[in-house]
Amino acid sequence: MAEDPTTHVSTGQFSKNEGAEETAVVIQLPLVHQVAGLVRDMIVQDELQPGEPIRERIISETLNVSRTPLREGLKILATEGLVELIPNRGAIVAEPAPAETRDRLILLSVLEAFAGELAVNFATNQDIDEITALHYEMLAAQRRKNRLLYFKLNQDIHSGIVRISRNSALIENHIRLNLQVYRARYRNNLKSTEWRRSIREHEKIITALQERNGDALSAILRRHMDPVWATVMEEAVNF
Amino acid sequence: MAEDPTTHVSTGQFSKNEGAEETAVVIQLPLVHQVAGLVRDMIVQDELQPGEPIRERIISETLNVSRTPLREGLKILATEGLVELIPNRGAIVAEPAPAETRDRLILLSVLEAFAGELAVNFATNQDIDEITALHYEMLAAQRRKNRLLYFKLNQDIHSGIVRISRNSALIENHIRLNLQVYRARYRNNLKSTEWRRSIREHEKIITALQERNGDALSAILRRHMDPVWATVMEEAVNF
DNA sequence: AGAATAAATATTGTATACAAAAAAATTGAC
DNA sequence: GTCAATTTTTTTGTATACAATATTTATTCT
Repeated sequence: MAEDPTTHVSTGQFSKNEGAEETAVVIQLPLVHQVAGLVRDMIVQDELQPGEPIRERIISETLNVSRTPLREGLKILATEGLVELIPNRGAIVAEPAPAETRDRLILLSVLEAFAGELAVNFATNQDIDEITALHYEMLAAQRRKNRLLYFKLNQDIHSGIVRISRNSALIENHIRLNLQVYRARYRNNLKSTEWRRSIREHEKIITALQERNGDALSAILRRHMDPVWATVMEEAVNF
Repeated sequence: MAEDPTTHVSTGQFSKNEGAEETAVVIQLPLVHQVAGLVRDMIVQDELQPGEPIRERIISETLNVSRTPLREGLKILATEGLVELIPNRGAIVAEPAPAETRDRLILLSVLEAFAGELAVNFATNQDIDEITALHYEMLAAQRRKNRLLYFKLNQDIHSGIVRISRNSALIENHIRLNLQVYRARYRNNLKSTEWRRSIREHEKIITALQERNGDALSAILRRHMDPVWATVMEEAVNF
């Protein structure tokens, strides 16, 4: 693969548009971050499974880049907690212990609860309308039994509330923690019982937001994730 | 410097002990992490100042390593928020806007407040004794007007309470956020008025911990950092 | 002299080469 | 046939080389 330079993602910063017209897209994002993003997606979407070693030569050739930017990207992913670096053995996809995932989910709840407190103060009417709209889209996805779409809209609602908090540090940390527990939340989403409970709580979340009731919103969000980590811990016992 | 290979930090994983006896120390930590740690210290200790570009050749030669591990280390520090990567212009020491520091300090308070809630449940008597001992050491440092020691013991107390929470995600995120606001907290520590207030609140913190009063401990910690970011924002107005 | 432009210099970004370590495969003994 | 030891191969870790970009200096024109 690496023999043919024309198949490279990007040798320099920009596509020189040599030859075909379809390669006209200007790539602004540094190669390291492109690579990190692609590998991050592979991990989150389970194309690379927990515990699986990330062989540098293979991945770098798949992405048509050299090992250098890949290795730099793996350092980013390791700091994000998605990858684990083992000395002289390279990187493996992180395989957090159930207790680790539980701790992260609990912390995530604390962050979202705090975001809820702030959100009721800072939300514009438009903000609330947008969250409400996402809620209805989510209900639609539920009726159509579209679990993936439901899951993504669910995430959008939570991320949306955090964004309304206007606290940049909170937003950043929420994103990272959310990536770390993405798999656990997705797996939980597959349970129908959980699905119904989730809907009910979301109705309360929307109501609290619309009424700008910070205490109520915070309280619901603080406990909203409990069943998720309860499931994680249950599954852990079975092995 | 780089011309003489014998002066390198470590070419491989281990010191081969070739020649002199004093180089017998086995270096276990991967070079990237050593480098990241050294640069992190430089930043936190203000040897590298905010906004200052990190010239790879200069720093790498200073540390007697090649640019490769340094660059990988900078990716780690960028993900930690201590360094900012600018495309085609390398890395500069992060220079967070005052509002960014404020947001981080607020979030740090939220984390510590939650840590307080957990701590009263999980703390052993030994844990509480250790925090209390640190408190007295801190009082001693205050009487001796040793601001640096005071500051470090203050940090140890807060980190100690977080560690008692036994929540690994909480502990990790607290460490990272704390690094990000380290300078702001240190600068604040130089103000005498703040010093006295801090002492008073710490007495309450210790009492609440000893009495295992989670609500009280949480409430104090939630507001303990407010004057720090108030100072940050005040100073920002003056420019 | 001062601004605009062009050449020179330095710095970062990426790829590759080499060294060290780990993993896999082969060989030999029992 | 299985286990152990040794060789081979593969993989990671680090350094260096080269390319692309940015910065500085020099030069020209007004």
